[in-house]
Amino acid sequence: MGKPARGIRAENRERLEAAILTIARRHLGEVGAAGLSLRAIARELGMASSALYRYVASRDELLTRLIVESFTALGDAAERAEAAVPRGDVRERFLATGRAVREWGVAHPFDWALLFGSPVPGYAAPGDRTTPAGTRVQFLLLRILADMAHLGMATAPNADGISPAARASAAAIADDLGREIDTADLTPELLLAGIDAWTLLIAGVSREVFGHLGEIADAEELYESTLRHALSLVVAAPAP
Amino acid sequence: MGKPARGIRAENRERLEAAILTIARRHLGEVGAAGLSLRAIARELGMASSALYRYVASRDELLTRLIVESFTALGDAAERAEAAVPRGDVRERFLATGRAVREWGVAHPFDWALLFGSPVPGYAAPGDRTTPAGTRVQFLLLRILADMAHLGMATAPNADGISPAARASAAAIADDLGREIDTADLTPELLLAGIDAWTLLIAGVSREVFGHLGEIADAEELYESTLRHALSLVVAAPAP
DNA sequence: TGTACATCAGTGAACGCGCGTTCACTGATGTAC
DNA sequence: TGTACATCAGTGAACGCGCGTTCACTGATGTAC
Repeated sequence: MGKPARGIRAENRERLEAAILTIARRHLGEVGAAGLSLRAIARELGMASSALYRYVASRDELLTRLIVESFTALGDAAERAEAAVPRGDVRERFLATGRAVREWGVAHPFDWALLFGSPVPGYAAPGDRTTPAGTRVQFLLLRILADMAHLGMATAPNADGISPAARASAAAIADDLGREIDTADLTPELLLAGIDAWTLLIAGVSREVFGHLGEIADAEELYESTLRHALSLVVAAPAP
Repeated sequence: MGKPARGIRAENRERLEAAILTIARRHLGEVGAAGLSLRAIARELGMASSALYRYVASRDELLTRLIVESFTALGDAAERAEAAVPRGDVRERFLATGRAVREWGVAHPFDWALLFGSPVPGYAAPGDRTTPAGTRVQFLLLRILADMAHLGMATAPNADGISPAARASAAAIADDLGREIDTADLTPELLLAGIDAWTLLIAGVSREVFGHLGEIADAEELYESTLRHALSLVVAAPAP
């Protein structure tokens, strides 16, 4: 009969670490990030609040873990959806990514608020821990954009009036984001349009998740329209 | 010699009501909406916390007042900027509105978070008090859009693939928002594009105000680019 | 103009609740010989 | 395999702090006659 591969303690620890994150995530949805409380989590686990400090260094560190976990889940979802589309169908790769982002956000509204909502007062996410996971979707979109450019499909609408400062910002962002990507085909104009496409996607989801939409509209269909508008910022309209 | 027109009490009350809102607004910036505390405000005023209840019904009511005041200030700023542009220059009216929105947001980051950030847990804004002030900028943009349409300038990019559900949502929103506006020229396509233009404006400001931008970019120039992208959603590119 | 009464502003104590974090400690699990 | 010691998990009390809201109350301002 198989003995427990690695002790009862290790098993318990794993179970508890997972339970803490699960409960924390639910509390997040009930009281928001600012109200997240270690004591409340301990209470629900039926243990003394001090015991939590065996698993979590502090309240802020727990928040950081939640953020990283959420960014990872979002990145996974987006990449999975995008990977399922044939490489050649670049428009559809963009749309699939956008749909995956919305689906994740709608399914995890409070995690969404944590990632894209107003900042938690008194808490500053440590960039070195959150940035790698936090930029995965942007990278994904950037790769799609590069492919579009390579195929000659991409056309940013307002190539005309781009100021030198905006151009410089685009270059800086490309430099910062694009180390691992072939950015040869990405003009500053296109990159700026890509940034706003991404901004519009995020906002389209936030608008729904944060309840700024009222109950009038069919949120999913509205987002489909938003997706197309975002796409129109970076790509020429397809032949009808 | 003029006697005080209306008693020392009325004067004090006015002063205090204003002071409470001023202090509350500052606290908002230090601890966020979720941390806003009547006791802290009373402490700063040097009075007993119970005394505040002579001026404010409850913490939530104070939040509501802050929201209405902020929406009003934003609406004022946007309308003032737009009114300064010659009626005929419809593009510039749009751009001026967008710039005013950003300027207000950057100058009042925490009020911005209150209006457009993630919702405050446990607090639901009473729509009957916040909606009238909260929709003024949308109305303004809608009037501009109607003028564009009237002049034949407006062209929504993806008239092609609009689903019946999206079309219905657009109609419902037009019905809801557009009672006081001549919506004759506003097609559903155009209205949907207008919604996303507005969404993009808000998000362009939030992106900066919430610090999602890093320190790489020139935020103002980036927003100029965003403004043009938003405009491109509703209007054909101008002749060069 | 002077007085009696009503209104209002502000007090301070209290109720009942919450939080993060530290610390000395017990008792169980794991490990080396 | 058995024992001695080290590690780890969890306890419970404590520190020092916060909050919203209610209530009976004093003393000042305003008003009617």
